[in-house]
Amino acid sequence: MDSGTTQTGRKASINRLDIIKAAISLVGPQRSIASLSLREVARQAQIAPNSFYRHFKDTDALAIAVIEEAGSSLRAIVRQARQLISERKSVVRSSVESFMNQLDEDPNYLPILLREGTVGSDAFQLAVRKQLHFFEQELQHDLELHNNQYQEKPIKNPKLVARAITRLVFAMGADALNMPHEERKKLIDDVIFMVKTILRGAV
Amino acid sequence: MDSGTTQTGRKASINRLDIIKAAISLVGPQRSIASLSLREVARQAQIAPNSFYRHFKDTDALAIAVIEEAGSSLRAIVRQARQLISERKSVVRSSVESFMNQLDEDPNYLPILLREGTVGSDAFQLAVRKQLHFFEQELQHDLELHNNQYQEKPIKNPKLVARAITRLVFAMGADALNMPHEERKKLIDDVIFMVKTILRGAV
DNA sequence: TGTACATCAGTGAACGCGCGTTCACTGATGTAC
DNA sequence: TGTACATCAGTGAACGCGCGTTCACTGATGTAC
Repeated sequence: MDSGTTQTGRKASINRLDIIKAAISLVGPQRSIASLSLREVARQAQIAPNSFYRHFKDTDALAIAVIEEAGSSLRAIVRQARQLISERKSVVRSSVESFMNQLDEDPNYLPILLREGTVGSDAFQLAVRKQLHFFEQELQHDLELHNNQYQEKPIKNPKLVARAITRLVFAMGADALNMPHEERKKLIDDVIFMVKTILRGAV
Repeated sequence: MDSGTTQTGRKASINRLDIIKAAISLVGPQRSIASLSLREVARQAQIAPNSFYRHFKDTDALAIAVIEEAGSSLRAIVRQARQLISERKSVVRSSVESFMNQLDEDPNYLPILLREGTVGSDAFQLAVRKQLHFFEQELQHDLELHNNQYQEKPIKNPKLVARAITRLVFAMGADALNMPHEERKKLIDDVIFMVKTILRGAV
């Protein structure tokens, strides 16, 4: 737990991150973190159930760690999506397309953030809100950069616009995960239309 | 189950709706339907655990019934919200304000619809999607009526606009449920801004 | 280098608990005559 | 109206199961000398 303490004794054969990864691998479109049992996670991580306590105080502590891992991994995906902006496509299209495609790489992160904010303990929900807030801030920052570059058509209230777009894209993204790929193309177009509509209405 | 069959025997002291209501009363911002146990619902409904089977095939059947009840009740709330449009306020403000206030009357309906679509079985998720679709259709219909009245400024793609607004208002509404009332006023203003931004961008 | 020791990650067995589900039963109600 | 009967909503007891958590233990590793 406390990585600041020096320690001797048997070398750890497994660490916190291994257990977090095991938990994430069990979560899916139909399974929430809250529904995972300690024994189930231990089985997946190939440790005895009671070994869990060597790494986490209780199951809540694991859940919060999972949320934080999902949040930071997903933000890395979004950042990468923004950098893949091609010159032949609009910023919005490039971003939405690569976001949706990257979701498949690890399809459990998004459901975790979307869902766990509405299930589970207060500490839980707080952890999720914190992660969502990071997304909104990063997008807000981008919109403000845009305003500095194109001062003649500034986006009003970039904070709320960032929030609306984040919420909307996430909600639609969760739908995408349950869809066959041919339907998803249509969904991507729909999301692009929605985001552009918001941006158009905000200038 | 099948209300078409004639029946004699002991008069039912409790019916399907009683059990559905008991389940809804147990759900909250932190509890999903999926996490309810049969025994817990039976306790709340004041029946023996095995009496449950007189009314539902299994717990999945109950969950779907709960989703449908939540959906239709919530649509009634939204319809009422639309009719409360005062002449001194905008359509959007009137609708959003009364929607948010009505949520308190039965604060469990919205979390049910928002959450259960991402937890639980396929049949489960299908039931939720069906209910969300009803909302989108009703709003789409309103937008099309608007287009007929103000033909000079029609809303483009009312279907997608309805979907975006529905998703966004629901996501923000879920946040509102966990908030003290003074913060909620601010949130209502935020949602109004978001909806108006979408509408402005869609003409 | 060799030895005794402290540390601590990991474990097997056991606990009590709430769960979903099944069984055979009870008894209130409505019906047939 | 009175009586015998069929129906079926509701029940108490019991089942086997997976759960979270605790306990005393093992043994690999690093440290002191």
